[in-house]
Amino acid sequence: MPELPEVEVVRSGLERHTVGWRITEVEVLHPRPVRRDERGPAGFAEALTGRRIVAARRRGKYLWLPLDNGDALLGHLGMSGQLLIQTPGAPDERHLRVRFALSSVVEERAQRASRNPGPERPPSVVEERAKRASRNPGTKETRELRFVDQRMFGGLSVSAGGAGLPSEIAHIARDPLDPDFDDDEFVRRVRRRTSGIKRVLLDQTLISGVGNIYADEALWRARLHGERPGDRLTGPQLRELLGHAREVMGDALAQGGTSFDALYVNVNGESGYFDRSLNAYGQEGMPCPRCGTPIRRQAFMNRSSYSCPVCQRPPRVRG
DNA sequence: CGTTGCGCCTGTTAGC
DNA sequence: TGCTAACAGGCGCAAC
Repeated sequence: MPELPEVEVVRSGLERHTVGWRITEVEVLHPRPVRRDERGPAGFAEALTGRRIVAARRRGKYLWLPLDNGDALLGHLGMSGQLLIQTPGAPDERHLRVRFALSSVVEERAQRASRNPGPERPPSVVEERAKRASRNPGTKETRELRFVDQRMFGGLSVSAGGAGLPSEIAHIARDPLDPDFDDDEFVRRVRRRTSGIKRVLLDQTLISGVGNIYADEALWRARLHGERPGDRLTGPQLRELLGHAREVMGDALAQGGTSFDALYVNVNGESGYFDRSLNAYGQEGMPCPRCGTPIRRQAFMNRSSYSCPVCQRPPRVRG
């Protein structure tokens, strides 16, 4: 399940492998992933065909690709979504939902590269190929961007005029790793909420990018029970919690951002972080790494919460 | 406006 | 063996 760190890895891969490329064809293989686009599958395809991708941006778990006409291709990976860069002709993935054919003319891309050199790094497979092709001016390269999604909680749509920030996601708050995230504002708003702090952490209008896993991990580190009402927490407690959320997501980002150098950009949510570093999430019955008490699982909004019954004392009922 | 509960999806696994 | 139920959970929305 991709959370913020995984989505950032995908954004970064898209930036590297699709910016500057033109969409020459769009094939919608299943209508559900484009359900948010009012024009339907055909209108979705038409609005994108011929457009050039000019950037790759993210807010919380939403991604968007600004286009050369001011619109944007907006996407969310949901639970199981993947955005893959593929060689044309590669066999269709089992849950392939949308296929974008991309093309790039060699000298156009070389121009861009010289204008914007980017950081030092070893040349990728893609770049090596581009270098070879550049000896034949006018060579057109092709590749595919594929949206693969087993469970189809995710989706894609075209946002009219959404290159800057799509209006569809204007209500999504900044994430805590965003330099413009406003800690004071967050604390003020949380302290007006009577809901449990875990639900507050999952409210994307207050703070984005935090999912069930990182919420449980941040709360464990802060020794707070998820049912503690927001308005019963102090400013310092909330600032500490925010710090833990940053730490836990920053660590995952550092570990997950290993290599998207290959042509095949794949994020399946298993960044490797989960196997090694989880203290609470999914650890039912395992000893709490701090005090040894078995971690317990509780039902929470049709899913699960994991916490230490000793370190994270549940709140008293409001009197 | 804040709060709360739930439906959307499909593949895997546990249990009878 | 074959069936059903539980589970994974981000997000938006309806109802209060």
